[in-house]
Amino acid sequence: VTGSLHMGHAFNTALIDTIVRFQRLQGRNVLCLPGTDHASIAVQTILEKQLRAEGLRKEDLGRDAFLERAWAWKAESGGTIVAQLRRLGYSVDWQRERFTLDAGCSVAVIEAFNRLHEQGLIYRGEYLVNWCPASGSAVSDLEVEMQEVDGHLWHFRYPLSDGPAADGRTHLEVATTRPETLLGDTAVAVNPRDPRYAALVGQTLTLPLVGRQIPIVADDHVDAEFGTGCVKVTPAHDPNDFAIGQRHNLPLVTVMAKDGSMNEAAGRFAGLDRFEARKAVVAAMEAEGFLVKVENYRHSVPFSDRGKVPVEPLLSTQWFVKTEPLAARCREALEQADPRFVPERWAKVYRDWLTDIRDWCISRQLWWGHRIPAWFVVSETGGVITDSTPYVVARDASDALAKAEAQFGGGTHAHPLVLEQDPDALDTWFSSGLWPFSTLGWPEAGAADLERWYPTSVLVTGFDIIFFWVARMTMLAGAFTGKMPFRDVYIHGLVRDENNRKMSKSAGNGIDPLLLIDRYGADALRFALVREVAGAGQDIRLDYDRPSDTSATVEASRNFANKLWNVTRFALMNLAGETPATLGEPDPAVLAQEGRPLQLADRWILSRLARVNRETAERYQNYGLGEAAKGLYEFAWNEVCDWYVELIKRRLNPGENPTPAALADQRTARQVLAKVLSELLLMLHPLMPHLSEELWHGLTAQPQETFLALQRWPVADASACDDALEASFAALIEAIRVVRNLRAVAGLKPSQSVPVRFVTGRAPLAEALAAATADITALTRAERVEVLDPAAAAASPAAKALAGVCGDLQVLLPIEGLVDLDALRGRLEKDIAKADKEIKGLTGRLANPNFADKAPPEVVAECRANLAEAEAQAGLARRRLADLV
RNA sequence: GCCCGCUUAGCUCAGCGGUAGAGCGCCUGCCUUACAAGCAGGAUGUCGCUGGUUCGAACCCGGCAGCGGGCACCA
Repeated sequence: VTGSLHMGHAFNTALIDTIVRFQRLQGRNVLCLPGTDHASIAVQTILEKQLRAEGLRKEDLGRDAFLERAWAWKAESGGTIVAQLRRLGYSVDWQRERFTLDAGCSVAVIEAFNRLHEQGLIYRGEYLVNWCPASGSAVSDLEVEMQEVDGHLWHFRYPLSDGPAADGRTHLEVATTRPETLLGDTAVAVNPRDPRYAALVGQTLTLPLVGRQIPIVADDHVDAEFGTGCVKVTPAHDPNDFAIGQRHNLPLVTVMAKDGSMNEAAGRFAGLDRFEARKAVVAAMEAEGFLVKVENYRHSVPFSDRGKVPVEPLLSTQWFVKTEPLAARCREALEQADPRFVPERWAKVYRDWLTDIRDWCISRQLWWGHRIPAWFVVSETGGVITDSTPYVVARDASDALAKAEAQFGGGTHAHPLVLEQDPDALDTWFSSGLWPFSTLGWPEAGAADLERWYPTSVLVTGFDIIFFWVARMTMLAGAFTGKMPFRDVYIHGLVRDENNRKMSKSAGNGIDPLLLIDRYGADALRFALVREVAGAGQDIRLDYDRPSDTSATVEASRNFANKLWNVTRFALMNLAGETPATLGEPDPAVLAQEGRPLQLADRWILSRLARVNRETAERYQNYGLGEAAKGLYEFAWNEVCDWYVELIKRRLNPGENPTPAALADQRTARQVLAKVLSELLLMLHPLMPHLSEELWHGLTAQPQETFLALQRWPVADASACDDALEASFAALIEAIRVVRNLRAVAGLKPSQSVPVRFVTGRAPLAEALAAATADITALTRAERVEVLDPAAAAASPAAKALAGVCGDLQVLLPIEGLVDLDALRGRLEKDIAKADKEIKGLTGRLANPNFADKAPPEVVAECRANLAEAEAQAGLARRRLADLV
């Protein structure tokens, strides 16, 4: 609930909903449970910013009033997001909408915390954590982002306490990017094998400005090659130094407060902000002669993801989840591909993160979130919470009291037992990590939803969230349910802007999905996003023209939607009020019996339909969503609209006083058209739910309360698939193309009709062409169509004709006088060049003895056939060219 | 430093052993009664470079270069 939906959500939603709708069409009862998380730190940051604008701090309001504001924000922001998801057509069960802070999730969080604590998998302790001074809270390692910054490397002299060494040295030189931490130094470390310092290990230095005596220690962490080989050690302010400190039992001196200012331990620098303190320390060091030099230095600094300020490693008492046992279980499951990652390469990323994983700091010094279910027995420590105040972890306050009484006695009238709940909240991801089962009724034993739906089938999410969410879910699910929470994890990429930059609120380069929905429609946006995703797991770039708020990609999908609208309109105009149901299935046997058999075009489109059906179902099923979208786009536009519809127009309009045979055939065409279109709409439904639903209703005249969304995926008719038929139809299409091309080359007006003559020695092709003369006539504006074999053609030569060649098929347009000879010559020369090039390549291959020996026979045969065809084509074209002169 | 991805037509991207495709853009001609948000026709590529494997490589393997990303991080 951090604001509003962005294009990344739209993308994610489109993918999920496509899968959900497809599975529903498969007849499955699909649960897709919607909801939002409370985004603890992000929301609190937003609210505090609002408060600052009003000149207030959250402490001025108090916890309760602040939380009221937070809930108000949640209502507003959550409402916006839900409204946006609805506009996209997200077909989820809105009655089940959940929120990570709702009652059920809260029960789950408390239970989960208690159980992990009981198992020793949650502990409390003082460690160096990532402290975000901006939000005043600890954050996890994942919420820290390294950024390269231009800084300085300051070289300082630390004098030896006991005067000059044997070799006369009076000091060691150390370098640091953070001079202010010098105040907390408790040692200087050198490499144990560094001969330069071996004699000095164990001796003492006097820390400048502070005067503390600090030892010189030998530690492997130090790289003798880097800098002077001496490292100042500040265990309370640096993770590596902390580790060194542990190894050498060094004291921890914290010199900084939680707000990023220097504390009392910083002496004269106390009260200064950390960045001012840096300057002041440098100035003081210089003034006192300890500064050797300053270098410009580019280095990485940890930044808080949310606060956008450098994170401070600070010693702090926090709650942690011991992750290794949880991660081990996940790694083990992954060996059996549980869960299965799609694409598979993300499994490695997931596994690597789960290997050598560090413990998870789950407490946040925030108000908005699940309050930690731990109660401090403050009566034991004078009424306040200190690091040594004992605590109990419990399900609620009375449970806590009972536990505390058992542990500390009931207290007395004079000294009653007083408990106070930990004021801190949990990391949002702790509750998100329980989502797959907390939303299904866990921890209630035998919860019906949990039994029925858990573990889930698939999680669909972006790769940027594998660690934050996916891994947290699998770790917690493993601990509480003994199962991985989903069978598949379908990982998708990010949506990038027109300049290939990640869209983000802070960069201000987001593209508003609602704007594109307003302009092009929700289905167009969905289709465009899914269609771009063919290379699964890859980022997608949404092309976008910012000045006009237009997107060519989405526009293309809108045009496709429009095409579907128009072809359906065409069908409605031509079905004479009949529907797929009243027309009935076009069964070939029955139709033949009735004397109105399927024609070539019908059999072709039904063959294609069956094939596309199978391909598409397989693609949807295997997360090939982009391929499914592209395949349907091509089938609908290039095959159904461009060819099939054009071919049946005459049959649908047999003219005045049609014969009974023509009327019977009209019905056949109507049956096939109705079937193809209604099934196409069904197959498109997961991608374009609104449009397909509307058009399907128009086409089928189904009542309002019947939904396409709830129909079954059409059964693919395997018997309709016919390779030979598809091949000969392809040849027919090619022949028509050649005629059209010749007409264009000759510059014929569309209204001019001319005779068309095909000459071929291949009987099957001749038959197909002869059977389709009516179609060819219509599609090429032919005056008449003849199909001749070479002998017959020789008997009645058509001199000076427009001629084209396609394989061994000659296409002649005998229209002497109308011909643009130069254009025609060009066309033939082009044909010859193309054929020659092919001949050259194929001849070369066949001439290689190894090819004939080692290549599969069918490949060799195909090669020979292609060569023969190319030679025939070249020969025919040359002859035609010669005829022209 | 470790790991991953990408490099194909002007742009955005498919293809992943049999000799290159789509959408958009571009050129030509069309208001042909579903659709000009359309129809028909057309042009466009040493598939990053370089070795190798193979009868054959955009595709497989090695190296290099460039771009992008993740993880870790040296004071």
